[in-house]
Amino acid sequence: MKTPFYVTTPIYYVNDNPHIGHAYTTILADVLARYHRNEGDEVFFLTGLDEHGQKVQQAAQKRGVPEQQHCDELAPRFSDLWKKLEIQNDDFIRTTEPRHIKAVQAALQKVYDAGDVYTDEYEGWYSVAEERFITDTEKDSGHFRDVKKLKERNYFFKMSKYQQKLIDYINAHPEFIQPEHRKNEVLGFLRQPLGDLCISRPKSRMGWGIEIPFDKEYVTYVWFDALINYITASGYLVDEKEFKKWWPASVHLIGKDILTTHAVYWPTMLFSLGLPLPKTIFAHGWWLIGETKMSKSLGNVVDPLSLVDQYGVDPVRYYLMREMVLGQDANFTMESFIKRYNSDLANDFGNLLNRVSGLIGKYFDGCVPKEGQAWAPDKEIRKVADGLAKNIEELINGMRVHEALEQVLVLIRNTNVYMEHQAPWKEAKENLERAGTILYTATEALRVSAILLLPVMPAKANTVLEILGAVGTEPCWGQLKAGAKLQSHDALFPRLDAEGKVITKS
RNA sequence: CGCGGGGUGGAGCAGCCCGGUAGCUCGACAGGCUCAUAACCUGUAGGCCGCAGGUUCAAAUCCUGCCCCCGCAACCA
Repeated sequence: MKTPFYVTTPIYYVNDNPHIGHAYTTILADVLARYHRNEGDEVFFLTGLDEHGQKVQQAAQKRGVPEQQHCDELAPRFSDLWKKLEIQNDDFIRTTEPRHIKAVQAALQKVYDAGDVYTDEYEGWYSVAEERFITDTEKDSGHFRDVKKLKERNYFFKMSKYQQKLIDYINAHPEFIQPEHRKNEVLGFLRQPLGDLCISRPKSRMGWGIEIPFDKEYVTYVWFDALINYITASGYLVDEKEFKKWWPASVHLIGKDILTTHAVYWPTMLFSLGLPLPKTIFAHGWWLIGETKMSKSLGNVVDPLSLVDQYGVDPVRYYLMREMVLGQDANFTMESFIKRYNSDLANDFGNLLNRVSGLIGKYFDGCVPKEGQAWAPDKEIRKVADGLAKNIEELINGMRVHEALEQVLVLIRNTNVYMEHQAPWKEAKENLERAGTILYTATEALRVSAILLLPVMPAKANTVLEILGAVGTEPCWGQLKAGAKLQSHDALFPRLDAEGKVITKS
């Protein structure tokens, strides 16, 4: 059945350097999107950039170029990376686009008309670096540079008005905030009285933003600018039919650091706008680099591009999806990357391909043999392979991507074991038909595995299907055509040595 | 008493919600095979499931207390 599936990543700050964290979230979204497409769902996958704010303004000034030009020049660092990572997003929103500016202004007006906006004068300590007012305790912590006293009139959104409604909603919708411990965290946060949100900045201080429709001396500040992107891109107020189809989003993927903005601010904004809330907000963990946090000051930021350049997209995508237990933090180390690569991809997956294609080449002129009568061990493989797709679907829908991958690997490993036990290379000398059945079974298991790995390793899994002449087949048993000529190929994933260099045959 | 996450064989994790022989991957060791990317297969060793109580016929799993580690300032998924 065709169901619309709308998945989003956060919009990334255009000024940032793309790193492994951005890549992770986006690849995860892409993997979910691809699985759903393969299931026949209609998919809308949105990612994009946040291009307003003081840091952009400052960076542009520093370079002596207009802000928009600055953004235009930086934006490709993200969009190019997505291409390189085989990301198939359906839209790429930039908050400086007219369509977004319109949507934001319309939303602000709506919230204003609903009586949820008021002005107030605020005096307090202001951190220039942080672009926000800080509390006295924060100031005393000494963690903020460029702190000064500032008095300012601003617009506020009555977030507090919706506190109880939000609490009730979260309690009534257990799938709304995931994983569950994040939900508890949010509910804990909501036990304190909620303040109201400051949603404006005077242009005199910060002009690089979207003008507030009811006061042209002000631009809107971050929340109503950034979060609105999720509805802008799905057609809010422009194409009601489209919007109805996609909104509410199926899942907002976020990092755990922006849980509050997505699970508290955003829902109250949507309440005020009279719109339904996204079905799920899923907060994943962080990549730690060798047990410590990734940070620029430590100089341990992992550049996904160089990894991809060295090893190709597919291993990187596979590693990120397999190594992180969704929702928890994970460690990135070259050592574990090389281990995963060698054991899962080279020794298990790639090697199985070599085994079957080598034997079929040797004993069957490179043509897929016929599947004869199935013995018990054959039936065992067949049963697992045939049921795997359903299995994977459930795991993916339950956001258990790493387990889904492990399930496929289990089939691949079992097939290697099966090969060992059935020894088609021996059988070929006595009973060619039996050898054919074994090889058909193993190749068919490989084909099913490759299909189920397509969302994670689009290039390499497709290569396998091309070799088997099975592009476009379904992940159920028996679609491999007997007689099909296998294509010759090189090692799918050449093994790496301890330093991560490709081992070449001498 | 700030909030949250975690503590399971050498490493990384699953299991905990819905109590009932402790499982997976990697690594070590010993064999085997030789179709294959020195890959693959079989077997062995290695754990008082952080500690102490409690509930129970039975607890890694539920309850209570305690200890230890990591986030909660910045860049930032």
